Amino acid sequence: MTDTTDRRVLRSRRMLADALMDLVVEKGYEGITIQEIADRADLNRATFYLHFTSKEELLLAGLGQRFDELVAAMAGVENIGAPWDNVAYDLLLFCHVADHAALYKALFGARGLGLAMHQVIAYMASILERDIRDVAPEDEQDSAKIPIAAHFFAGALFAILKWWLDNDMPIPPEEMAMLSNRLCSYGAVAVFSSWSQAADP
Amino acid sequence: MTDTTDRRVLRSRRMLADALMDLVVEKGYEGITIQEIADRADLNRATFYLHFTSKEELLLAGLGQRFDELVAAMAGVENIGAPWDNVAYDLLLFCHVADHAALYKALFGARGLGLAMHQVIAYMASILERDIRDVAPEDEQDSAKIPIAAHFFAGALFAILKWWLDNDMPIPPEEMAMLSNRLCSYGAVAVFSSWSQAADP
DNA sequence: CAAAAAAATCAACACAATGTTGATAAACAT
DNA sequence: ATGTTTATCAACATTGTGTTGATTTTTTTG
Repeated sequence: MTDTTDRRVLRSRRMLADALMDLVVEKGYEGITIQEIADRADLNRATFYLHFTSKEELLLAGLGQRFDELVAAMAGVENIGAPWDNVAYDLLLFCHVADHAALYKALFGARGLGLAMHQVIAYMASILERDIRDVAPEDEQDSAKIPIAAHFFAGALFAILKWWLDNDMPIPPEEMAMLSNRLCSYGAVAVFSSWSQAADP
Repeated sequence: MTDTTDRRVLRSRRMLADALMDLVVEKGYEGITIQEIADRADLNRATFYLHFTSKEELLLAGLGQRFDELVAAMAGVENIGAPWDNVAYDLLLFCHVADHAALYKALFGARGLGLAMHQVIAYMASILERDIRDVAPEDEQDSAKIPIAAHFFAGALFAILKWWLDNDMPIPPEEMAMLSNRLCSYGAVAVFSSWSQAADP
């Protein structure tokens, strides 16, 4: 492939990713053509194919960057209590989404991309799964409850994020974080209470 | 539009819907062309455009039928306890998905359609929202907690259904229903316990 | 700095799928 | 039986895709 240290390569990729994000906000994901992306990035269409094989690939690259931002922010928060009972994480999540509201709204919309939804849920689930596993006892490491709970909460969070965006964020992120945390933590306690230091309701 | 009582119309639509469902199971949603649908249905491509404007429209029509089946089955179950605490409903849901495993697996897959995910979550949320509203007191009818919780549980259920399918249903539906019910009901109790006859954990 | 290497450009092409048209044949309702 | 509606068919314009080979520009390297 192309040399990922070459200035031209980095520039082209950055321009293409930025162009796609712009266009997604502007007119939704579906209708965007590769010609449009190239035009917006002031690059030739052939250059796009030099770096990516499809719109999807480019989008996932861009999404990955957003995720990294969020993870970096979360890394700065001290984890008190169980992984499923940390309002600070939820708050960061809602604030992050609010910061990129137009982008996520377009991507999560009815005509948005299934790939994006899948990616977000899978990503959140992988983080949750790791965190839950950390506090699970040795003899429960293979329990299917761990991935199931992780996906349960990831899907739940995704759905209320989507609801929040679809309804133009009528509720402040603090309140959303608190509510989602209650919904999550009590459900988790029901299944995992014996595993950790999580406070019983 | 076309006369929806005409035998030919009904036949064409049924053939097209069946053809699409077949193809989805066979090769996933994305790569299917309208020509293929028409060929499989033994109809002319122009006939497709006489009834539907897009693949999506046809798919949603087909999905709607699946949903109706499930709702019909649920109508036969007596609702004991709070709407979010009825294992019978969860069991019917998991059995329904298992019955159409190949179809849902294809539709919920990473390259499946965002529209399908959106539709499923929205549909489940609307049912949950109505049920929760039924037991909510008068002065809480406008609370945002109702739609939020509904979407929370709908998204959560969707995500574990997807996990279950992606992992080839390694756990019997009875167990999945029980686990998802615990996760849901305890979270709900945390938020709605004062509203209904739901048993406290 | 100059030469070699790599990336971006450009026009052109074949290809596949879309959506529509108008004329004709078939099936339907009464 | 007949008038109406639907399905068929071939054809067409349009749009987006993905690739090609020759050329120019930019970067790296010696």
